[in-house]
This record gives sequence, C-alpha cells and structure tokens, in this order.
Amino acid sequence: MIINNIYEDLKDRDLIAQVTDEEKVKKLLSTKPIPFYIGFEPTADSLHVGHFVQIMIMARLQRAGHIPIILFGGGTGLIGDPSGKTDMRKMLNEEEINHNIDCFKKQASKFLDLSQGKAFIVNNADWLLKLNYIQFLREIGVHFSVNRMLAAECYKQRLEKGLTFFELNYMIMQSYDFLVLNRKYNCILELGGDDQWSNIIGGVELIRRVDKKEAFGLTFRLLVTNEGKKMGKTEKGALWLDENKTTPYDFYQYWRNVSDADVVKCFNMLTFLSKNEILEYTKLKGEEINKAKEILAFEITKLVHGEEKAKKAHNTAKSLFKDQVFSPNIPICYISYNDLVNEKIDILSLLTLSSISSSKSEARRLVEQGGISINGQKILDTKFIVESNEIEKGLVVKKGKKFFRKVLFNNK
RNA sequence: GGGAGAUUUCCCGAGCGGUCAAAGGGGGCAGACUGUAAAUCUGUUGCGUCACGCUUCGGUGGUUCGAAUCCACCAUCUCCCA
Repeated sequence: MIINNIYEDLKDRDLIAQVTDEEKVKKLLSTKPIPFYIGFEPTADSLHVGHFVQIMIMARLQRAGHIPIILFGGGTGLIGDPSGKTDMRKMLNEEEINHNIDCFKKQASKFLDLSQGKAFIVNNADWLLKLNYIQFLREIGVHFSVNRMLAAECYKQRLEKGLTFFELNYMIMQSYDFLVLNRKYNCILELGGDDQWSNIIGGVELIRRVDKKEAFGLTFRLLVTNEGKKMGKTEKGALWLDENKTTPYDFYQYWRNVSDADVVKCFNMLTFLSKNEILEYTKLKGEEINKAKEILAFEITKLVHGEEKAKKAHNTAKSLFKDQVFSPNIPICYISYNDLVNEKIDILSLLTLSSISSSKSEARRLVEQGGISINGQKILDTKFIVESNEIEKGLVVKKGKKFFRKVLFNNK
C-alpha cells in the first residue's frame, strides 16, 4: 500500500525546504503508513491558496498511503501565530472558530479522504483549553529556553516592534500539540510551511526531552513568486477556494496569468501531473508557454471546482481573449432596475452600482483613461448613457485588459 | 512606579499656523509596447452634482480670521530608568 518513492517525488517536485533528519524521514515514509500532522489556523471561513498548498501535500502523502491528521488551532487560534507578522493578530472568539472549522472541513474533503481511519481531524482546543497553568509550566515550560526562542527567526520581526508574552507562548502551544498527538495517535512527523520551522523543531525537541522519543519535522517551500512575493493575492485580497468568494473564472485567470518564471513551480506544487508531463509543458518557450499556462490553470481549477467548471472557465477565457466572442459564461454582476432614471443610467453610476469600480471617482478615472469598454466599444465620454434595453440584453463591460463582467438587472 | 518620544492618506515616510487632499517611495489601477508573461515608459491613486465643492492627518475639547501643524485631557505604541 505504501508508495515507497513518495519522499523522492516530493523532492523532485522541489517541495521540501527543510527536514530534521532526511535519511530517517525518507526511510520512514517508504516502509509503513505513518500518521503525520499539519496544523491549520481557523482564521477565515474559506480556504485560500496557502491552505491549498498544504492540503496538496497532505493529499500526496495520503495517496502514498500515509495518514493525515488535520489539527485545527481552535485553541492556538485564540492566541494567533506571531511568526513573520508585524502586528498582533485579531483574536477570534470560539464561535467564529468553530464556524471556520466547519467550512474548512467541507472544502478539504474535496482533496482528502476524510473517512474513518483514513484521516483524523482534531482540535487543539480539546486539550489546550483545560490546561492547568502551573502544572503546564512545571511539565512543559521548563523545557523551553527563552533565549533560544527569541533567537528564532520567526520572532525576529516581532522583537523590533514588540512581542507580548501572550504570543511568545504560541510556539510552546504548538510544540505541546505535537507531543499530545505523538502520545495519542503515535504521530511522529509534523509538516508545515517553511515559516513554521522553529515551531516544528520546538515540538520535535519537546518529544525527545519529555518522552525520550524520536519525532521528525519537515517543512515545504512556501508558494511565492520569483520576486519573493506571496502568491494568491489579488486586488480583492486572498484568492479563495470558495466559489462564492472567488469565482471559478477569476480563479482560473489567476493561474492563467502567473509569470513565466513561476509556471514550473505551480505545476509542481499545485497539480498531480507527473514530473514527465510537467517537463513536456515547461519545455515550451516564448509565446508557446501560454499553452502550459492554460493547462496549469485548467488543472488547478479542476481540482478545486471540478472539471465542468474548469472547462467553462477555460472556454470563457478563450472566447474572450482569443476569438473576441462574448461568451455566455462571463461572471455576472447585478444592478437594480430601480437605479435607472427614465430607463437610462449614466456610465459612472453603472460602473459603481455594479461594483466594477469602487467609487464614482474611480469610474471617472477609468473612463477618462480609456479603460472601459462596453460590448467591445471603448467608452471615453464620462457622460455616456446606457439604455435599459441594452442591459436586459446583457451588457458586457470590460475594465482594463482582463476584467470582464456581464451586467444584468437583479429585479426585473 | 518614574522619564523621553511617537501616532499622517493602502504601506513606508515628509510636513512644524495659511500657498495641504497633504512631497517622495512602494504597492494598486489605467494607457503604450507585448504573449492574457516579465521588463520598460506614461498617466493616475479621499469623495462628489469634478476647472467647483465636501470630508480626512489616533480621539475629544480649546486657542486662532485660519490647525495635520499650537494648548489641554484621553487612548495606543516604542524606548530608557526602577
């Protein structure tokens, strides 16, 4: 049942950043099913691309026969990981956290087999919230050196701006999680993004000190662009996996538009295509690389939204960009019929009410700078009037080069 | 507990009584060039009934014809001493 080259596969894909003991982890993963865990902070009600990277890693290991343990930071979420952050995170209440966990499970089940015995889902609130402070300090706290913690990379930024004791405890909590999972599920491997390295080795050491047992940590590369920026950011914030927050079309377009330099990385991290297939696509040079991007976008969208929606997004993009035909599948935005005066609406109001622009000033700028087209015709007059029957027919608004929206009435 | 300093538009950061919707940079948006890429160049980046008006500079009051700029109090943060 074990695919014994899974470690090599991860390595070939260039997913691994750091490992505590490469030889042992490699051997471990190639002999028997092992329980491993990744922690998730339930800070939002939808997964974003950052989570997706982690889930893909879990899925790869699960497909190779290992047993994922999804740990929700219901307890640590009440603190917030200070790693790499310059400000303290907003604290969530328990109700929000539980809601977020439910949403998370729903989405994760698309990529992971969450059925009995195939995976475990745990919430660290179950053990963190009932800890006794003094007892905890005596048993666990004694094993942590503040000097060493402060030297850790993840606290560096915070030391400049100020770090509270409250947040300093995050690392200890996460380390304790690993100890608990090790005892309860015999989990001997913790995975995480490379920014989690300090927290992970904290757990590995804690297990060694307290229980005299061996445990391992492995971090994978973060999904960053060639320029080192985090991927998955859009003008509206994160790129969500929930189609109500990011439409499949926009999702597809995000991957369709990655830089040439990032194509291979995205294939490796975010698709299940084999390395040979990937190699073929990445041989493409110059304009040809667009073919690889189309496949990349399609594959990722298929994983997240299913084949049908991926095809639809693909076809919509193709008709909009290549054939200059207006596809029926353009994302729709609505305006109210009541906003029309005498069956007419001016262009600036139309753009603003449909949320294509965020204010009339912005709408005015867009028009003045030649960024708006309606049904393929560039609009340069800020006093341009649109008739209601044109909207009933479905008005295609183009903002800039890539943003298309169909405007319809929501109440007529 | 004592003392020093800070808080400006998305971010960094100038401004020190009128000429400030607020320099400069970053980021964003739009245009040109392209390959729905990158780089580069140009414009733009509070809101509106847009060559004019309105609301912004931690909060609340005050001084003044006039305040982001001065005063008082409050809040938050940083640093130094204990």
